[in-house]
Amino acid sequence: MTPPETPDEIPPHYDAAATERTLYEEWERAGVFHADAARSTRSGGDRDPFVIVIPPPNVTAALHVGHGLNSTVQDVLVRWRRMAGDEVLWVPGTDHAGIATQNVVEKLLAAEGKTRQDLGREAFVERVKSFVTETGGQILRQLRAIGASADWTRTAYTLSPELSRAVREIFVRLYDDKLIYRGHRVIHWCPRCLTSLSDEEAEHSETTGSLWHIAYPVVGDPARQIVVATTRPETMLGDVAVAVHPDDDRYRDLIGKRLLLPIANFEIPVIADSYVDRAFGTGAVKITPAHDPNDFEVGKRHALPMPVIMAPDATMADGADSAGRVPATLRGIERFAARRMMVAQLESEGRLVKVEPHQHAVRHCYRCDTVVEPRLSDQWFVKMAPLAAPALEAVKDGRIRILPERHEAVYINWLTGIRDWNISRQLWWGHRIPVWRCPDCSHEKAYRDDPTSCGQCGGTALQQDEDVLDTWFSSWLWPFSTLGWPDDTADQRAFYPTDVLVTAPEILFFWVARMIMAGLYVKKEVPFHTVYLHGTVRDMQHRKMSKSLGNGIDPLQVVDEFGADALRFTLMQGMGLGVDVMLDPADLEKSFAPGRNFATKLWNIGRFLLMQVGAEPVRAFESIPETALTNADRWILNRLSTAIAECDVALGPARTAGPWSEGLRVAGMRLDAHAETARRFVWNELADWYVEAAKSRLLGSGDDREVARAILVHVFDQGLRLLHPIMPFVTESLWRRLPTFEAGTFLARANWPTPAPALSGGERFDLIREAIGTVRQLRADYSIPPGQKIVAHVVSPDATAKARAALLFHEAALIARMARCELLSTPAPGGAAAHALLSHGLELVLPLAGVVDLQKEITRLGAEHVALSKQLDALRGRLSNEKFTGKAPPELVEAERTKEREWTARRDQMQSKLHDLGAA
RNA sequence: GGGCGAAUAGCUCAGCUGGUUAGAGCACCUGCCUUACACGCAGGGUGUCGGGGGUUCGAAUCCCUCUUCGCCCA
Repeated sequence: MTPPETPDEIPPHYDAAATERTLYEEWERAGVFHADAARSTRSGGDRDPFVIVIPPPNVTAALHVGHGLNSTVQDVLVRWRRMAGDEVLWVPGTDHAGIATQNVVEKLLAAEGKTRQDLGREAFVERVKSFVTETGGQILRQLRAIGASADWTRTAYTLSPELSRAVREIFVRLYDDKLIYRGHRVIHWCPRCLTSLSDEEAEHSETTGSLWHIAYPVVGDPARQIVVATTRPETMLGDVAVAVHPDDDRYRDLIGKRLLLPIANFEIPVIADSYVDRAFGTGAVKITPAHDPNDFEVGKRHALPMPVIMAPDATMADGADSAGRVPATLRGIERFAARRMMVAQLESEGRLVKVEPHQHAVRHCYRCDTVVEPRLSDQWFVKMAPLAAPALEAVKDGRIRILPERHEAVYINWLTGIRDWNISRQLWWGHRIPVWRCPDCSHEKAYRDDPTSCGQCGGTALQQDEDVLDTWFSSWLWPFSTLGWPDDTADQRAFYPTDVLVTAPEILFFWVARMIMAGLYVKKEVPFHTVYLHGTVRDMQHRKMSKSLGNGIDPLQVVDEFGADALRFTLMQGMGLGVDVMLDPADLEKSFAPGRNFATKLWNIGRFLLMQVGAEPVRAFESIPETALTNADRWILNRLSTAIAECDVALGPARTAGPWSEGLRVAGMRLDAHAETARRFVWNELADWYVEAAKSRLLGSGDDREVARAILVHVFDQGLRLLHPIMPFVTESLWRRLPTFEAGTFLARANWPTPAPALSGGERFDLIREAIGTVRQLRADYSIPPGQKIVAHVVSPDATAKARAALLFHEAALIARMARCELLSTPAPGGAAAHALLSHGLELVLPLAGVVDLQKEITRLGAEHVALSKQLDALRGRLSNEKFTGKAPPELVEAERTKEREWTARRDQMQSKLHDLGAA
């Protein structure tokens, strides 16, 4: 699709909407994002593989700006490596998200007045499936809108048949290795979702509650009682003891005595256990083994009964081992209502000693925010210690680095104290636990394929476990299950291990750490060498963006209004390593102006180029002899090389051979630095200086015009390449309009630039820039109207200065245009004039009769003189200090000496100037 | 309660292993429709680098301490 428009028909503002969709479709059609396993060096190919697996969003999710940030980071890396010549694979996909998705569908059912139980398990699962098929995966389509260059032919889903097989395979392996077991213990239970949760899924939040002090009378000694302090009085019906510290003198004589549990009127013993914190509350703790994990441990140590006193929905009810504990008046009452009733009863019975406000952390369900109820039950667990040890080692020895570095400490801390992982969920949506039990012989076993008869007794009445697996039990296989594991596939050989894992720090434990464990357990190799944890998008009050707060930003709306490139550039520019990105949801215009403005600027540079350079062929950059290059050419080419080198440092290295060395461990991944460097080059160097300098050359003819055209195209082309990973659409659409464009090629597949050796002479253009800047400043200082032409007399006090002055006259036309100032070699006439010193002793004198008055000029120069003198004095002080010259590195001292010479000459010059003007 | 981090311009942040006259974007002020661009151009820094102490020839940078925020874990 060569542009039919002529340059002056290109609109002055980049129209993102008109460009992006068709461009994306073209990329996809041409297979630009497709990875070829055979080309990976691991498969005998000629390209290093570079692989990222997407953190799979929930299948029901809609794109929010957090996904936008996360995906843009990945896309920048992936596009960069693709241009750098790697065989790049970005694996996209979604997560079935057990609890979350089941909740969504249950809500839909509720609107129809139904529950999942009404439908029954099979029908419910079918219902979820069809819901997911119809509405699911929209987020993957939305990712295309922001330019994500994933290989869609490899789209994965955690509940697909292929990935389900991977889940089953690892379950069986772990089961057979005795790393999965069934445990009877207190777990976190969500009474709304009606399922157990892992430790990580039960989130803490600080709450101000109450600490109730309740008196338990001593049986047979009406004068005595023990006061216990509790934050959860409703659980007292499940109390089986009161524990005190064995060395606590207050209670020592009561150990072994019995107490009367109020309300329930049960007798319970006083026991001694050093777990009790004497300083907390009254130093006496009620022990409720079935409803508190610590009490459960105490109960086990003392062989106490463990009565459950709540139904799964957290209404009060007799449960296991609790016959008769819950009075009829409380049965069926919700736990917090029951709490109020019980507190009232205790008060009326005189058992409530006091109530004090109490700050403590209450755990909530990470999916529905319901207060979690600790509950004794049978669950499946993964034994973590054997899996954690190698995962810990991998980070410690540098095979994996975590950025920002400080998160490594968090990771190590967590893995060091890791607890077993509860993987069973009492849900219907998910991978069903592949364990069957034979009712005839009680044989229990995990099967890779559904069994028809018991392997031990041949019975055929096998029953499968009712529970499903934690969603994260499928996610932790993601880096290799998406590549075909457990089969030995070409993809797996070509693309495992992957390279960088990009995600938010919140799921370091949920997901990242477990992937490392699974990768090492199954593949004996780390799943990636770099974990990049990015910040969170927040609003102007630094609040996380969320649906409930209504402070979210819809990335698709941003794409509509400003373009995907504007969204991406703005996000990347604000992406300091691990730093949160602040955006104002109330003012999208302001938030995304930087990206939008820059996209337009780029567009206009392109527009200018196309107008001036035209469509006629340009010389190949390589064919231009160095002698044909002007100072400006040399300068911009050097700036380009610097920019390329800086971008490379900002992004890379992409990988290392072996573990990360100390020096490289924190290197690269500075996406904000990459964005800023590329922006600075294109805008502040190319557009502000080189394009301006090239204008007059383009108006001319002959060889120099051709050189200018070629350099302009080359340099802009290179700039587009540097920016393409961040702003793929506008850069691609400009790139294909360049006269050097070859049909059928894509910027997305063009070579990443490499820096060239510095050309001599580039610094001569700096003198031109200095002269222009100086005149502009004088014009502003003296408020010379822009329309008014002025002249400057160039004064060269010595031979060096004369040589430099020649340079200025050589570029006199450029200076005249950019500074609106004509250069003259004649001595300045007498009278009021503005004076400026340039480097190398050069001097400009601007006779401005009627504008400059002598006194003002003296004041201005005087102020400059004072400032310079001050700095020079400090510098001289340093240089005359023997401690400095003796201890500081010699090259620094030498540099300071050079500076001293320059400053001294400058000050002397300024002084004589002031003297000439008649200053005291 | 334990651990980690941050504090630099009005706002959001760079400033790596100590050595430029402390920077960028946005905002702001002044002047400009200079034939690519007003989503732009030119000029302007508006700062006790959170407070105090220390190490050093030299501290925004290293150490101690205090204050204020934030995050993770129990």
